[in-house]
Amino acid sequence: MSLRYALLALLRVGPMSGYDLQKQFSQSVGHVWYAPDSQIYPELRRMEADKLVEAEEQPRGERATRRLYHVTDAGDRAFRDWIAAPLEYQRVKDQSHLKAAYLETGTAENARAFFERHRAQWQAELDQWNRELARIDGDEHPMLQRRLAVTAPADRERTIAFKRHTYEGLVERARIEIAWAERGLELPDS
Amino acid sequence: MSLRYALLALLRVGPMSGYDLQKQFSQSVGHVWYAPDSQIYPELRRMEADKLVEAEEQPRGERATRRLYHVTDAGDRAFRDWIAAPLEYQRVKDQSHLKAAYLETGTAENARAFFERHRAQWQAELDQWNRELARIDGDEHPMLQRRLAVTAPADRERTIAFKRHTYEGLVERARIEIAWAERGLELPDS
DNA sequence: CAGGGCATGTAAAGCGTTACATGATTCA
DNA sequence: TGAATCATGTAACGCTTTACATGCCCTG
Repeated sequence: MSLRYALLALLRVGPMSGYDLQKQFSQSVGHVWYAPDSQIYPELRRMEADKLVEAEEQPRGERATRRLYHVTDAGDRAFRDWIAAPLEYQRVKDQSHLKAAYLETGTAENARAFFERHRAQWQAELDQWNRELARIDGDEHPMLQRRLAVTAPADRERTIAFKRHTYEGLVERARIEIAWAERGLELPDS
Repeated sequence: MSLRYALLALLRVGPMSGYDLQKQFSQSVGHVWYAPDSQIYPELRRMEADKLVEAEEQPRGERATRRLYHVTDAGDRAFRDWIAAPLEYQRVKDQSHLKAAYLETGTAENARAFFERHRAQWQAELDQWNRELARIDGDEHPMLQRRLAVTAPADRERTIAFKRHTYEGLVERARIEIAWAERGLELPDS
């Protein structure tokens, strides 16, 4: 159900097509939520049926059309309701920690490979999130700039503060995963 | 697909019924993986069809039966293969960070409630994991004890080390989530 | 006129959650 | 005999992934 709100969050900044939205998922929100195109297009249709968005059909050349989606008032309300609603936490399901708990079943080499991979994986995430933070600080973040443009001046600082805080949290998450992997590599017999 | 391996991990220690397995998910592995009974029973049947486990039917009183599951050689191999296989990491999808990024949409009170809840949630996880760690150290961990009983003496230290390391990672994860929530509460205007 | 990017989807299968449903045994 | 616990499932639904599928437009 979060995909719907991730899409609304993006569309509240300005109208976009399914294709545009999909590309956004490789940047900005894409670092906290992601979906393939095959999920985005049907979800947009469902949101249209639920009157959360409206499509403006634009002809492309002779035959093709492009559907540009706008958030409706109902969509805006739905987003605000989601923001106000308490988040339902579900129990932790963590594949890497599940496997880590049973690593003694395999060889030392196996365990080493596991932790190396874990470190590399989170290092890549860390790099991305740090890059996002640098772009926020350097005023080079395209979606944030568009968002600030439609934000009352008094709220701009607040908007930036929440955005920074989000990425700082992700950066720290990545850091502890890396540290955990490194301690794993130092474990006797791994 | 991880449920299957979580179940195999438990069954490798000794035969259990679906009901027993379900209860284990409120302890031990339950802290890294979880499933409701309605998912466990069908999964056990599928694993039986795939010859990873075998059921021993035990009569209970006059009419009822209890299906006690044993891991087969194929099941043991499947588990070892899973341990040896590199983990497929998927892109981060984090509901709480998704919402956190758009908290400026709501009121300051709303943001405060969000972070309070986040802190409480992770504090509860932290308490559980710390309790698990204490039980490991105090030799009071039932599943671990059963596992050590079927483990070669030379491998026992290693088994404990991986188990401890897993929970230490979870504990640190919880700590940074709490710290992040607390910094969120100190954000201007939240 | 070819290649890269723009643009939109369908289909099938798997995984997971929630709700529903039932009944037996054991102990107080 | 009533409550707690043991014990096992089905059904419906929704979300997500993966694979498949198509075709136009623009630039060099």
